[in-house]
This record gives sequence, C-alpha cells and structure tokens, in this order.
Amino acid sequence: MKRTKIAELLRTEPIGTEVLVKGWVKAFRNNQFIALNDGSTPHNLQVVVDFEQFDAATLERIKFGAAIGAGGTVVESQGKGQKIEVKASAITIYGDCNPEEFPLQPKKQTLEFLREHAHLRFRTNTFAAVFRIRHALAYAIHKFFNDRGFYYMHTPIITASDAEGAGEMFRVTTLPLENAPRTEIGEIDFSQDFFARPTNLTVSGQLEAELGAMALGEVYTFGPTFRAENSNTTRHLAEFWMIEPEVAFADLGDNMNLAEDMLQYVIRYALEHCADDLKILEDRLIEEEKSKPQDQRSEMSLTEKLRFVVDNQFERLTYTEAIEILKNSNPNKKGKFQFPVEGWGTDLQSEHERYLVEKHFKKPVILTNYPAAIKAFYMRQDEPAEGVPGPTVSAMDILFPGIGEIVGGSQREERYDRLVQRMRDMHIPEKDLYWYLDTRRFGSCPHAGFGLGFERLVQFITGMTNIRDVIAFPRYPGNAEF
RNA sequence: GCCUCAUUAGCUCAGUCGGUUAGAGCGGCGGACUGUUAAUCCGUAGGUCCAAGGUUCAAGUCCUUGAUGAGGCGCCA
Repeated sequence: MKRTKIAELLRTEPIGTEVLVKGWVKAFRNNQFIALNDGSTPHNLQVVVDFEQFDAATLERIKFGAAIGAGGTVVESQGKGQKIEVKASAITIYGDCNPEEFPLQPKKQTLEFLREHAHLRFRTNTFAAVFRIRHALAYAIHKFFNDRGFYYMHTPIITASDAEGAGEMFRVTTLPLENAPRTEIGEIDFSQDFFARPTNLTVSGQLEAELGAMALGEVYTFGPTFRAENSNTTRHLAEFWMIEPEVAFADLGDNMNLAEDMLQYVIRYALEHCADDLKILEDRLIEEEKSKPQDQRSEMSLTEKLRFVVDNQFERLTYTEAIEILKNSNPNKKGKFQFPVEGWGTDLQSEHERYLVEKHFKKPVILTNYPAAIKAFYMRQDEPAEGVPGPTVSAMDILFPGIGEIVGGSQREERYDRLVQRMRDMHIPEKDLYWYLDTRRFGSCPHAGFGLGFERLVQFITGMTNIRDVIAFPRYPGNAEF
C-alpha cells in the first residue's frame, strides 16, 4: 500500500479509507494511543492500538523516538484533541529508539542542550518548525525574484579577490601547513598552490553579481558566505547564507523599495503558509516570557510583530537626521548611552540603532546617506547637501527590532574616475579588481543592490533569539561539529 | 578580542553563615490502566558537585588558574 503523509491525511480527512502512515513516535499513552509525526506537519496523527490485536513484543518497542509504520482505517476520533485518527491493524517497527540512551526526552529541553545535540534537534517541535519555516522563506525569496524577472546567479565560493574589505577571510589552500614552499624572501609561495595564487572563501558575491547585472539587468545571488571574524554574538555566524540582488538602471530609492517589498513579501508568505509552525514558535515565546519580569516582556506576540512589519511602511531617514534625533534623545541627554552621541561622522553603535528602531520609531528603519569615511569603496558618492557636514555615500541599512542590521546596500559608484579615485584613497589595489573596473569602462550605468543576511531574516520571523538556532549546523569560533 | 554570569542526577534546578548521610521536579526503569492529549496512579534506581591547585580542624559552598556554556560589547549580514 502507498504511504500517505500525515499532513495530507489531516487535510483531507478521508474517513473510512485504509491508509498506511510512517513516522516517529512522539508519545505512547495509556498503552493505546500513539502520537505519530512524519515531519510533513507540526501536528501529530493519533494512531489507536488495540493491545489484543498485537503481540506484546511489538508494543514494547513503541517508544518515544522510534520509527514505525502503521496501517489501518481512518475513523472519526472519540477523543477531544483531534478530529480523526487511525485505528491500527498492522504495526511495523522500522527503527527502535532506546530511551535509556536517546538524549532527547519527551519534555521541555533548553536550546543550549539541543544545540549540543544539533544532529537530533530536528526531532523537537521547535526546531522542526524553524526548519520548515526556513525552507518556506528560501522558496519565497526565489519566487519573489523570479516573479519580478530577476535571474538567480551563482557566484563563486572560492575567490581570489581579497580587496573588498568585508572582513577576515578563510584561506583556501592545498599547500602543506608544515613546510609550505617559500619564495626567495621567505614568504609562502602561492604560485605553487592549487590556483597558483592565494584564495579564500567568499565574503560576498556582490562584485560578481554586479558583473551579471551589467548584461542580465536584474540578478540575485543566494548562497553561502564566510567570515573568519572572531564574533561571539547571537547575530553572527562564520558560515551564513546571503541574498544579494543587483539591479541595473536603479538608484538608491529603487533599492530601498525593492528591499522593503521583498521583506514584506516573504514575511507575508510566512504568515500565509506557515501559520501552524508560527503558532508553535509564538506559544513557545509566550511560555518563555512568563519567566521574565513584566517590563522585559515584548509588547506584541510573534505574529502581531510580523503583521506590523507587513502592514506599515518602513521609516526612511538619512544618517544626518538620525544623528540629530539621537543627539536630542532622552537617553543621550541623561547619559544613558554607553557611547554618547556627540558629532557627525562616526558609526552608530547597536544601542543607538536599537533606540531608533525599538523606542523612537517602533518600526523597521531605513538609514541612508552615511558618511563616506565609514562605508565601502564601491558606494556611490553623493553630491554635497545643505546641512550635511561631510561627504556621504548612497548607502542604506535596514534595521529591524531585535536583530539590528538585516540589510546593507547602496547605489554603486558607476563613474569610473570617481571610483578609481576612491579606491586610491582607500588603498585598494586597482590591478586586482581590473575586471570590476571594466564594468565602469564599458557601458557603465547607474545600478544598486543590497545584501540580506538570510539567518537574520529567519531569526526575525521565527523569533529565535540566537542565530545558531536557525541554521542546521552552525559554524562559529571554536565550533564546527557535525 | 573585551566584560559579566554560570557549570551539582539523563534533563531543568534547589542546596542557608564553610559543618557530619547532597535534595526536588521531570525523564528512565518495574508494575497498574482500553478513550488518552505535557495521560494518570504505585514502586524504584540514579552523583568524580566542570578540572587542577590552594586556604581551613572541616569545602558543593571561600581563593587562584584553566576548560566549557550563556548574555552583552566590538567587527558586520
């Protein structure tokens, strides 16, 4: 008999038909009721067993975590917790699960404990929900861009360009660590390495995406990205997934519209397609907040928070305007900021971003036109503006509550001379990036793009506070388990 | 990298002022139970108190160092 997925059974409720279901035992109550889950839905199917029909040896093996198959008739449930159930006529044990050795228990377990057993944590309701939502979001992102005529572009994971300045990189080499070949002046001789030059894992596909956009018009990347920074926070990973659209003939305003549309689209998609999983995570958060003091509890539930982002326009303001707000803010006047806001030109600290997003505007914020001195070389230089003390670039950062920066982007500097001058000022070797500069020599055009940290998006939508809990096997300093 | 806090049973945690035999709930195991829903009821086992040094008549408790974890900061997405 063909196997039926539990999600389909619960949706179609085919009372009276014979079915075969397969999954893992979540509970076996009263020596009679099996709660079975196969991953297709957060809901369990109740399988009812009449002990007189089965030998004791089989029933003995129906333990929490065991993989079983059950054949039987779909009937209306007499119990209150579910509409239908399967009255079992046959049970197959596929895989036993010894409760004395199985690390998971049918009870609440901490995220920290589960993180140490990441190979098994998919089997908890929480992580199954997180990873189903993660999938849905990845799909929604592809759908969003595809429906708008964007091309999905695969940029290289191994790169030789180390001039982007996006962060510390992981070296990729086949040279022996001991006795690496040396040049005459004693440096490691990378001409003998696999690629005949130093190579690293990519920190961004943006520069390559720009090349694609100069012919395909609208492209995006969605792939793994690596940073060898020694970052120990709830928002950083050494290996994460990034989405980087790049659009020809677009300016900063178009870029902001695209980012805001995309974020609202995927959040709306999750609300519409992942309601059951979001409910599980929302209930989890409510439960967790009960142990917190009143003033630390969030004002909105998870789905309320998501609806709020979908229903409200993001607040847009310039860096210069943000500095004015922060300077005149209560916490700044009262000396509550660890880093007082004094003048124009320095980067905002996370406490300042949090104040703007969570206290002042109480919604997502897009900050634009940052001082040129604190931003990357490829960002387009603005014309001097009245009331702005120094040179700025057409950058934009989107700040989300609880997450901070979720998107960073800019209109790119398309003018060859201005770009070359900026690279010289910032000591970025032109010869390493001749291919990038070529786009500005041959048919250059205004264009813009941004980078979205996928895990930070998943964090926001699932409400998980630690980024290590929204990627299956997190990589961070001191940890590459599994 | 910096700062703060933590580490006691399989898990989550108590453990008073340094005092004699380290506790609970859940989970496990054994039993009962054919309409349960975090099932329930009865019984039961389970400990290198993170590690190494030190102070003391006496250390789970105090001190030093280290390991690991969590949170915050920096770097950013």
